[in-house]
Parts: sequence; C-alpha cells; structure tokens
Amino acid sequence: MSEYFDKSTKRCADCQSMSQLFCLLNQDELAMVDANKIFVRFNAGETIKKQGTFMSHVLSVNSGLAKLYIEGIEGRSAILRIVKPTSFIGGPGIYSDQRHHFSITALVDSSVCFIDLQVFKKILSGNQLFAEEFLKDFSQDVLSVYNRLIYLTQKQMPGRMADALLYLHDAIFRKLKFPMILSRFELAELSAMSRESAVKVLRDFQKEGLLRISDHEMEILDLEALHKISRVG
Amino acid sequence: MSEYFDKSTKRCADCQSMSQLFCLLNQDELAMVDANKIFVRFNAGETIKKQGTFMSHVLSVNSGLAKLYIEGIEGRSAILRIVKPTSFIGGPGIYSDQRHHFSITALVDSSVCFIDLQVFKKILSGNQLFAEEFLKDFSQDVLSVYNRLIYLTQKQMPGRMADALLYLHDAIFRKLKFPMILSRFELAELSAMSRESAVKVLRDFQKEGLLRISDHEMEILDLEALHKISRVG
DNA sequence: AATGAAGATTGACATATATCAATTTTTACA
DNA sequence: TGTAAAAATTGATATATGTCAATCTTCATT
Repeated sequence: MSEYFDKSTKRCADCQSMSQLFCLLNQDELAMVDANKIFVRFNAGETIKKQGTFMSHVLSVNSGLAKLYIEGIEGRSAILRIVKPTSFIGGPGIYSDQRHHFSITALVDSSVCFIDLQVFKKILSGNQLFAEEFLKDFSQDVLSVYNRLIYLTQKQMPGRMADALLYLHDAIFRKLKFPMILSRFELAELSAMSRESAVKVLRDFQKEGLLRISDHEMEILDLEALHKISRVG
Repeated sequence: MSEYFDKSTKRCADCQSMSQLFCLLNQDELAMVDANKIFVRFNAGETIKKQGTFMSHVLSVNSGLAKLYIEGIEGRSAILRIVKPTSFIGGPGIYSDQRHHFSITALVDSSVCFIDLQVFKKILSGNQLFAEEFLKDFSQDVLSVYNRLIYLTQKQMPGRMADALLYLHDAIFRKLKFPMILSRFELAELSAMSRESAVKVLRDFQKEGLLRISDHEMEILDLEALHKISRVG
C-alpha cells in the first residue's frame, strides 16, 4: 500500500520506467509532464483503454504487459501487438478525431502513466527533436500494421501462428522459454483464426517437436523450423 | 508537346491541382516547393513509385488515378487504396527509414509532382499548421489501414468484394456508374482473394442483380443490397 | 482481317478453415 | 477441499476458398 502511494506520486525526473521518448525532454518540459500525468495500476485482465472513448491522455507503460487490439466485427478482435514496459502509446487518434482506435487490456499486473494530451501536444510543437522521435515511433507502429496486413492475408494458419510465436520471442521476451501470457483464444486473435484452429496448429507444432507448452510456459525447441514455416506460409 | 512543357514548368502558385495540404503554405514556402519539385506524366500501367526504393521525394497527384499497393509474399500484392488527383502521398518511410513501403502504379494516364523530401521536412518543421494537417492526413491513412485489416481478416469473400466496390463508389467515383479501372485480378488484390474467386463473386453479384458490368463500365444497381452484404460479412 | 497475347470465365476438384458438440482440464473461490 | 465456471481439447462435419485445366473473349498489332 505504501509502495502504491510512493510510485503513483514519484516524479518523472526520478522515474526509471519512463518511455524512451520522454528522455528527449528538458527539465521544464518534464516538469510539465509531471504536473499533468496520472499514474495508475491495473490488475491482469483489466481494461486500460477502451476503443471509441475520448482520448484525453496518451499513455506510457511503466510495468507489466498488455494487449493492444482492434475490436472488429461482431465482437471479434484482432490483437495488433503486445505492449511492454517503457513503451509509449499514442495512436492515430491524436491527430484525427481524438478518440482511441484500439483497446488495451492488461495481461499481467501493470502500471501506466496517463499524460494529458493537450500538454503532450504543446510539448510536441515546441520541441523539434521530440516531435521527430514521436513520428519515428508512430511510423514504426504503422509499418508493423502493414506487415501484419500482409501476413494475415497472404499466409495460411501455420505460417500465421509461427509468426505470432516468433513475434513473442523476438519482440517481447527474447528468450526461447517464456510465460504463456496469452490464452489459446488470444493467440487465435493474434493470428486471425478460430480458437479451435489455434489449438490444432499448436498441437501439430508440439507433435513435430517445434515447441513445448507446460506449466504456463512455452518453450521454443526449434527456432529454425518455426522460421521456415513462417517463410513457407 | 507544348502542353507537356507548359504544365511541367508551371508554378505551384498557379496550380489548380495541388493537393489540399499545400494550400496552407505561405508564398515563400510555396516558392521553395516550386523550386524543388519535379512534374512528371505517366502512362497507364507505368510504375510511379517502387516499394523499397529510397524516398527522395514525396508525391502530389495532379491528375489521373493510381493504385497504391504493398508487395507482399511471392509476388502477391495487397492494394491499399486508389489514389486520386489532388492527394498527397507520403507514407511511414518519411520518419523511419526513408524508403517507400508501397508501390504506386498509374491506372490511367496520370501526372504527379515530386517534391524534395528534405525541403518538405524543412517546411514541416517551420509551419505548425501545415505539420498538423500533414499529421491529420497521415492519421487518416493509418485509420483506413486499420479498417482494412479488420475487414480483410474478419469478413468472407462476398463481404470483402462488396466493401471493395463500395469503396470505389464512395471514395473514388461518387457515382453508381463508373469506369472499370481495375481488372478482375486487381479487384482480387483489393479484396484479398484469388483472381478466380473474384470472378465468381462478381458473377454472383450480377446474377442477383446487384450490379452490371459492360463496356468497361460498372454500374451498381442495388446499393442497399451491397451495403447489406458488406454488413453481414 | 489474321494473329497472338493477355485477361476473363467456368466447372471440377482439393484443401484450408470454421463450426459444432462433446469431453476433459484447469482455474477460481466459497 | 469441493464445486462451479472458464478454458482447452478433440473429432466429425460443413463450408469457404484456392488451384487447376480448359475454354472463351478482348484487344493490340501486324
């Protein structure tokens, strides 16, 4: 409880888990962020941001892991990416309709800073380098969506699932053995298939000795083979 | 020939087909664009920009129509959108790796202004309002990719084809009867299916009296029904 | 008009994928 | 610890979609 209080009020200047982007701010700018931010903890499963709501703040993920997903047709969702600590989350709403165009849900206990959007925009317009970095960040996100568009529409299930697992390995955990933060259903949402199909593809992968799932952990046994499946489609 | 020469050297200040965005520039800025632009005509079928190449310029489409597409796996492409006159084309490469992340091919005879990227960036950083509008434009493009990601992965063929046709109607021609600028194969690339499937879906649409294709023209006969198919998926 | 190339069409077929229903396993919590 | 709810699994089946091969049409060019 005291820990909760401590962290929620600590100053940005002392923060170790601030997203890279904000390192480009000077003291005054950081003080402005400081004065206009809100620190919040979320339990696993809680909704951090809901698609369609007004974008009053931008986000910086301090700790934990979350899924960022688009809510599509008839309750079906497409997970765009997994959000890990120290990453900044803005989105196309900042400069269009000031709404959130995706939802974010905590996968494990997480903490997030909400930074007032108007303050953020003001700083953006006054700090050239910061603005450039912000755009770089945004552009990278866009490129990854391009990439997903292609692989989700041009590969079949095994290739898509391989890509999803390789993504977890390459971009999130960087280890062959990592905790299963996603349910089968969520893995299905990440690779655009039905829950049952996800189960079957994973079973096949395990049968072929590509990976092992046990005790809430996944271990990739044959990275090279996964890469090959990803390539073949 | 004289016409060609005329148009290629005319000044931006006099240009009627400059993209909206540039209306926000002052005289000096426009003069800078003027001095650092290249005007080029393309014949139908010619490649305007090739994915992967160095982004030395940003584009403004003066006349004609073009397809903007991502070249994906094994020669397969996904058409992102149709580009019509007076639209600006930048893309995520501007602020990431300075490469083009899509290709653009003229569908009909077209003309394009190429504006030096460094000059463009310099103007961006000096003109707040211009920068905001640029970001709005970019954000809209991103939102449309979100949208496509959802509908390409969550709808089946008839729904996807209906969306493609409605897109041509709503966003490009704004008429029920319009020229068939896309081949069946390109319609397939726009709606993520095989050439043959596109043919069959279109045949079904025609059988049901939703549309008519003849003499290089498509006429939508039952807009409401198309909307319904789009909704049902 | 004749020719050939590209595009469009078709039906048969194979395959990928979703759906359904039943069952088992895991998890949460009273 | 027991119990209910949620998640995962499975096999059977239906459906959507791609692939193939053959044919037909259109169009540009000689």
